[in-house]
Amino acid sequence: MSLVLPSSGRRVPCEQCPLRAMPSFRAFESQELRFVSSFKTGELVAETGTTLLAEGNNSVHLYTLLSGWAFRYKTLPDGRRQILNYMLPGDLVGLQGSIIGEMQHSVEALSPLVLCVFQRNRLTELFSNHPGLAFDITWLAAQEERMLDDHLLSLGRRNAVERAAYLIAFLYQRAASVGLSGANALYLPITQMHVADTLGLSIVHTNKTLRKLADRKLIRWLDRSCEVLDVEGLMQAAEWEGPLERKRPLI
Amino acid sequence: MSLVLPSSGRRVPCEQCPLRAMPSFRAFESQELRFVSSFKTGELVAETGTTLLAEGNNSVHLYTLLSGWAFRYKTLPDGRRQILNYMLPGDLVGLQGSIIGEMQHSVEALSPLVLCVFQRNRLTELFSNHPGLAFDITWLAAQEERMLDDHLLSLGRRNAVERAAYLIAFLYQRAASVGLSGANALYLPITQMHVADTLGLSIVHTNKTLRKLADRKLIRWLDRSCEVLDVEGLMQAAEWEGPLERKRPLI
DNA sequence: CGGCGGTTTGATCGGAGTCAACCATGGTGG
DNA sequence: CCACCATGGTTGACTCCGATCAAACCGCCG
Repeated sequence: MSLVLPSSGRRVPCEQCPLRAMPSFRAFESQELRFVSSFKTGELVAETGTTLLAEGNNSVHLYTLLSGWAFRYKTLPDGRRQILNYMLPGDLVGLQGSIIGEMQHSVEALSPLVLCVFQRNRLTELFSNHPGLAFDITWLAAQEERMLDDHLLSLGRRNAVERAAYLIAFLYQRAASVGLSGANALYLPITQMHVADTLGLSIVHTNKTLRKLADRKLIRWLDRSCEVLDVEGLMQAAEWEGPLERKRPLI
Repeated sequence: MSLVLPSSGRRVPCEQCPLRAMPSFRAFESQELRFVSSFKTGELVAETGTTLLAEGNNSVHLYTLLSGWAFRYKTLPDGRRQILNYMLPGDLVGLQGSIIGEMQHSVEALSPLVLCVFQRNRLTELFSNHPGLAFDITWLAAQEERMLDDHLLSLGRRNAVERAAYLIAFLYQRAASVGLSGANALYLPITQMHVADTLGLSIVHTNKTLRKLADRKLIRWLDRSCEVLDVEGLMQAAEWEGPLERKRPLI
């Protein structure tokens, strides 16, 4: 369940990182790339269900997700869980902990993962010698903040159907931007439990809500995953304009 | 209503900033302080109700709030509003816009404000020459992210009473940390409309919810403001452990 | 074969929204 | 001076969205 396999050493050199080649990532200077390459100490493979980082924990690593899906969440003392955001390839994992010092949320794998492992103590060096990368990290933090803003708007002011539509459209867009959409269908590796805990709804009501979206031919729910049929329709149902796309950095 | 008075020039030199003297802010190197001082171009005074920054706007300034209260919000196309967070003295205003390039939320003054105005185009210089300050900015962004996480947990998984209790306790703690609590009472300059738009509730239900907190002697609601009587009680009602206090930077 | 996680559906309950008054305050202009 | 109105707060009646309870189904795996 929460077993983390030991690092199996470097497999993907940063210079030939398949992610970096994608159009949504900005080009790096060779010296930046060299630093990132040296910053990376290895790779970590984790299986579905693994808890990568736990709330309250202090000895935190800093990772970049290379492949797979994960999610961030917090819980109340009595066990109620709220999913805060999802993590896709290219996302930094554990940044908050690295910056503030203590992990305030947990991270769990939704699929088998491969992560690049970084040396947290060299973060100061990064800030000192690579202002461009430092800015990138701040950029990523600001981007995460923006996503949380949107999610907050959703929880506070959208009803169940709108929320579900927003969430699925949002995940679709994010997945598409890292090349995870074959044709125009996309399978999200999540259960209705995850949807419920993201939207702040009960599982039962989530099921009925997703049914409505399915009846409107916007999605199809498969076992343990969700197929997106009509993103435009979802965005319209959520009154959502869509993300603003920028070239993003990849640490 | 949305009038912004022109900058009335420098009044408070950074070296003698009254905020900086407070125990919750970390000490700065003299060269850092010198840069911040040169980074600041002047001060801006805004009256209650002023919209400082508007969603979608691109020509964004970067400020630090010197005194007063403000809040960040987003709206759906049909007008529903969600307040995302509040801003107190020492908070950066407009960082997201400076980093990403376009403002994704609006900012409005809850009281008369004084802001330090910074030159956004010198942000690159800050990152290049003052890694410590660059780290501070990232720290502040991570901190904001943490607050949003908490707020998200609240909207998703707490009921009305718990949400209200959490919000008021949260604002109390933040205000206290910048010296805004005389004795143990504190007046929050917000209307029930603000509370409603923060908690994702209707005004009517917000009123009834605050009434419950008042009946339990946790708060007292005055006209256009809220007096906190029992923070511990509020935190308990919200199942909230309280913030983790760290020395914070002041740009 | 049984059990379990994930999904589905129906019945009922309750928390929060909506509608509709009403009051207190304070600022406005005749 | 007062009539007028806008803003913010308060309260009650009724409605409805989403929670809770309950039961069953399905595919999978030990």
